[in-house]
Amino acid sequence: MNIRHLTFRLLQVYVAVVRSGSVSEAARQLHLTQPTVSQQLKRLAETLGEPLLESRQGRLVPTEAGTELYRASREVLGRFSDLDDYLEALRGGERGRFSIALVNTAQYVLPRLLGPYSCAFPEVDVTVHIGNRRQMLTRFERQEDDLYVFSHPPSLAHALAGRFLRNPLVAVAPREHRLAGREGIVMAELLEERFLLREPGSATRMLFESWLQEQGLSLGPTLQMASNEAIRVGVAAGMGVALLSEHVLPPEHSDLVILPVAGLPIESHWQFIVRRDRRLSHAALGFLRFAEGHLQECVESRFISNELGGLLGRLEEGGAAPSA
Amino acid sequence: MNIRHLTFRLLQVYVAVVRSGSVSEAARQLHLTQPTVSQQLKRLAETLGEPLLESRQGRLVPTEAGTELYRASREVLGRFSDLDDYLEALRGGERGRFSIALVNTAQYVLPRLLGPYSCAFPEVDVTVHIGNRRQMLTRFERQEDDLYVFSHPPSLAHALAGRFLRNPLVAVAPREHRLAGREGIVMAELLEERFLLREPGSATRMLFESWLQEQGLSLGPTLQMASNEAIRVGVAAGMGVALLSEHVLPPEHSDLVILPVAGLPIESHWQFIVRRDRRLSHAALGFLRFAEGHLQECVESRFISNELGGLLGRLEEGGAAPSA
DNA sequence: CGCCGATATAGATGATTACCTATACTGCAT
DNA sequence: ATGCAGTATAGGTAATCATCTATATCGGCG
Repeated sequence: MNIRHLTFRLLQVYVAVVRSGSVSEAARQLHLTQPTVSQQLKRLAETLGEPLLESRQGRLVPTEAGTELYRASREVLGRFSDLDDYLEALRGGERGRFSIALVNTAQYVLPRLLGPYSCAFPEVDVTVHIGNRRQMLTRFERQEDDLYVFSHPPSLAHALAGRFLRNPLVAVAPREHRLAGREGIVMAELLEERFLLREPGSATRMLFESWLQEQGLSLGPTLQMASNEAIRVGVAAGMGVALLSEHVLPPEHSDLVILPVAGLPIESHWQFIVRRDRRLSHAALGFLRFAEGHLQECVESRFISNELGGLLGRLEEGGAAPSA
Repeated sequence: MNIRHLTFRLLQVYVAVVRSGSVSEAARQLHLTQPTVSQQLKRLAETLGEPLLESRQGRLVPTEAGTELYRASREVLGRFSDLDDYLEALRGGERGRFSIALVNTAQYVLPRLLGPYSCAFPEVDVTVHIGNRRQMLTRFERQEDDLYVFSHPPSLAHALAGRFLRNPLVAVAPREHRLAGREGIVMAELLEERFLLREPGSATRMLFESWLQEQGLSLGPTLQMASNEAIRVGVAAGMGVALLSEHVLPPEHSDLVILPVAGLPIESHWQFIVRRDRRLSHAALGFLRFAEGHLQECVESRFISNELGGLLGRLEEGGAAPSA
């Protein structure tokens, strides 16, 4: 049997004939003419090298070989119909996988989106990578993930971006700090304090340092800790003051105060970044759509800055054509 | 996804590419050029409406959709490879089914062939129909079986025949019969006795009657019994005499004697009959081949008259071309 | 016997496939 | 930058497919 020229269509026709026990009837069902079906059957029988049907009291019944072919055909067609369903689900973003890379600070917010999303699309496998800005940039260069969350995007030459959340950096101090409760603080005053800083390579630190440079200011004594949590706890314990994303602070923070320093908060926005040269998985696209639609249910409204519509629009245009 | 133009060949190519992780390598394995394979992949991806492969550090790896297609392809190709094996077995006569119709008398011999055959080909389903000549002729007209065993074939217009066994009809009498031990008996003497006869429609009876007619003889008193066994036992019990196939007599028959009547035994031959208009199943053909080869091991040699070679020869010529 | 429905065969045609050769592109290693 | 191996694209061609219409054949049935 030479399998090469066997088409699924041929099997479909054959199955219809066996089911109806008649060439003419099958032809009607398939919207073909009777000779077409006859000829297909003939070709199929030649391919298999065996007679498939014989006429018994006016009805076509499969031979031994034909019966087995019928079984095989049904299994095979069924298998591909399942595959079709699977692809349909993939395309709809109901199933599949994607990975997303977050800068550290964003891990305080993204679960609010990812949680409801996973409940809505339980068949999608999500992998979340977290690290500081520098680490995430490396992943970005290597095209290791479908989505990235940065507050300042890398070169947009190879990427599209869409803002979705404000990320204000505020000055925090222990509740009993000497400046606590004061109005009109200026940063110069604060710089006399010991600052708890994230490591170089952190986005928070980068933002802070470039802001200071703009203002023509420079840091006094510092202490470096590679985690927002550690810094927050450190500040509460009186180790010093710090600039932190507001998202890092718990809703109730009785042991910390936000100092109203002039020029603060430093405003930045988190954005989803998508590489333009890598095809975006349907699942990731589905997540972006979900994020656009459900942001206000998941995050306090004062942080929201939903510009995902634009990103989605640009993705639909450019990224729809499938290519091997 | 439009399944219509999907060929198994395409899946074979795809599987080879996924396996080797390279278009060029797959092309080499398949004895195709690289562009051919590339183009097939492209077409496959278009058919499925999804990208299937992406290049990861120099190796082509399947996407989500591609992985699922790979699975489906392997299952489907495997299924058809199994089908191929099955057909191969069918063709070789190692598997399948056939039915054979025997005239009553032949049931005393055919199991000697069918038994060893079934042991040699346990995957073949054999159905045996037994009845008198008239009943078997009806089955023959209706083309109900693959093989028939007659001593005198019906019209050979639609059939081929091959003799394989002598079927001598001998006169039997009870051991203490007045003619037992006598030489040179003539049938006229015997006809005075009561004859136990098979029913009209039986081959044995038909043979006997036409023989009598040729000899210009006619029967005296008769008693009719629709079974060879019943007649044999009846004769032994002194109910009369009879003409029976020698095959009906047990190897040791102390209660019966065969009378050496002039002109007896009536010689006839059993033959396998095959309809010419019905395709012979591979299994039935296999059985005929088996019979030809193993006859002498299964039946006492004095009965053998193996002309099956000729029948097989004629079958090979005419019946080899498969047609739907 | 002749008709009827079902099936098979013949012959035609545009679309598609399965390949090829030649060439252009691309990413990585030197 | 330059090659090189791998991949994609372009363009061509013979084979084949899918499908049709028209016609022949067959198997029953009244």
